[in-house]
Amino acid sequence: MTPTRVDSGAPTALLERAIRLLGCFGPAGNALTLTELATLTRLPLSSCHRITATLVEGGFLTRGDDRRYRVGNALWTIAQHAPLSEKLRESALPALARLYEESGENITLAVLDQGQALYVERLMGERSIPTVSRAGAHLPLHTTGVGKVLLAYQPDEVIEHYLAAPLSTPTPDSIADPDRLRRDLRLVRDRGYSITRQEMTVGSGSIAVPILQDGTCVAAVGVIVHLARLDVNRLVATLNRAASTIVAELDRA
Amino acid sequence: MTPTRVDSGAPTALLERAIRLLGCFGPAGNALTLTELATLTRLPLSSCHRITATLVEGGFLTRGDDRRYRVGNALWTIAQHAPLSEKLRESALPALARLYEESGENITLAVLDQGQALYVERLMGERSIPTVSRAGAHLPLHTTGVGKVLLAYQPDEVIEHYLAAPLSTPTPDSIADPDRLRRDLRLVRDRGYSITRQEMTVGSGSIAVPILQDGTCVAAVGVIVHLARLDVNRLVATLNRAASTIVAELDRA
DNA sequence: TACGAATCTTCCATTGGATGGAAGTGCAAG
DNA sequence: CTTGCACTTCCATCCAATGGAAGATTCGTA
Repeated sequence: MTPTRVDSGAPTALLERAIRLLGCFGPAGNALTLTELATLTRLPLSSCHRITATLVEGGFLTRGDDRRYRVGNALWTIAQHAPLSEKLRESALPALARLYEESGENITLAVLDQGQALYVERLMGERSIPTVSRAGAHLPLHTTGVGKVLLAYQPDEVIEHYLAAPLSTPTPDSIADPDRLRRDLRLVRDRGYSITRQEMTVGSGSIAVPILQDGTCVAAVGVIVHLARLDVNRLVATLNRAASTIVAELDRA
Repeated sequence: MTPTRVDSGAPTALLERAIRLLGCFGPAGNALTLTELATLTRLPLSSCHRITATLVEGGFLTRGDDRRYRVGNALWTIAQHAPLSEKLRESALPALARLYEESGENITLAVLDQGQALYVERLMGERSIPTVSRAGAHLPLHTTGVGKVLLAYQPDEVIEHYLAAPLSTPTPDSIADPDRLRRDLRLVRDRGYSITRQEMTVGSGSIAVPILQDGTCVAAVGVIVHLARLDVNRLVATLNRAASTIVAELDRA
């Protein structure tokens, strides 16, 4: 009757638990006690204890003198070999650094991940303005410069699927209306860059351009500036130059 | 009889296997097939398959169209919250970028990890010379600028323990004699910086200084240059300025 | 296009490792 | 000293992991 296919969905419960546990380490709390972990994961304390012990032994976690668990160096080291680091970040860093030198502004590099903008890198100096983004952070697609680019270059069904869900409004200027957003995204694709004005943070805006590899948008580079300094033409030109450098570097690898 | 203490060394076999499996992803091969993984881990193919399936499901691995496994974004994201990234790298990046701007040379930031120098960051442009280091890479302590600094500021027993093991010699100029190295390390501590001349790579040398937080050396910053350009005084001054900026930033966090 | 080899996926009976409640330990505050 | 909280250890039960083997795919080669 049923087409079966029993396995595949590996019922490796213990591993799933461990992954869930590691997932607790995030922006909100990177140093957790055993009880905190047990609460967050809804695992029995003793099971939690057993799992963390093994993770510590393997270097995936460390435990400080404060008895709190933190992400360990072994995990970090492995992550450095993720395509995200090894290919994208590595290829883009020099160009991003130059971009930062030239503009002195907040530079961000992001990819699409889990229906959000995943910030792969962020360069930010004293001169630039504070932002919410952080390397490793996930932000909405429709309220960030890089996010709008990433979304705009997706196939229509992905865009529609995104628009179908309710859209958050971090600021009064955030675009939450599907129709307005649809128009905005079309504009982004037509012009080849996105503009954001106080849609994520009041007082600041952003420009972003896609990094296109044979037609598909693999990432987006953006710059976040104080609204008053939002010189679109100049920034787009600078960003485009950086983007093409990055593309060249990516192809070389 | 025995003081017991049975538990603690958590016998979570499955997790240990999974950790071992993830550890296969390194400089030598960041895209592995199932059979390769099974061989490397010496695990039965089916067990390997089950584990990878769960890891993929959890986003710790991804599988490309080439059927090769790669480190996934979820793992990478978690790693961004490691103290190594969130505290050290984050605090140091601006200063490192400036250092790179000023010198145009290869800049490295490393910590002590598992008796080796773990490269936390590396900035390298077109102008600078090629090196073996890479973010996430482990290199010997006695053949690298940052390594010698990290080792020099360790307690004597750690140094002696390091010297007790046989020392590798990547180049003819590598210092493998314990006595010579001991003298060199003392010199490093006295002067506050290390010099390396063709001890890791023929033709290039390096200077490194410690990042000291209330007496202990938490990391080291270094610059790698062509031997001919090894202007010690100037580089040491520049590095020290960067180091104090980083310390200030670390204390602020 | 067809074949065989290599690689990958699924299955399932067995069993040993994971499970979690409970008891034990240690520490800090009242 | 007592109480409470956070953590660690223990152990009998049982179910999830195990891995060999068979089936399915993919790939290279003729």
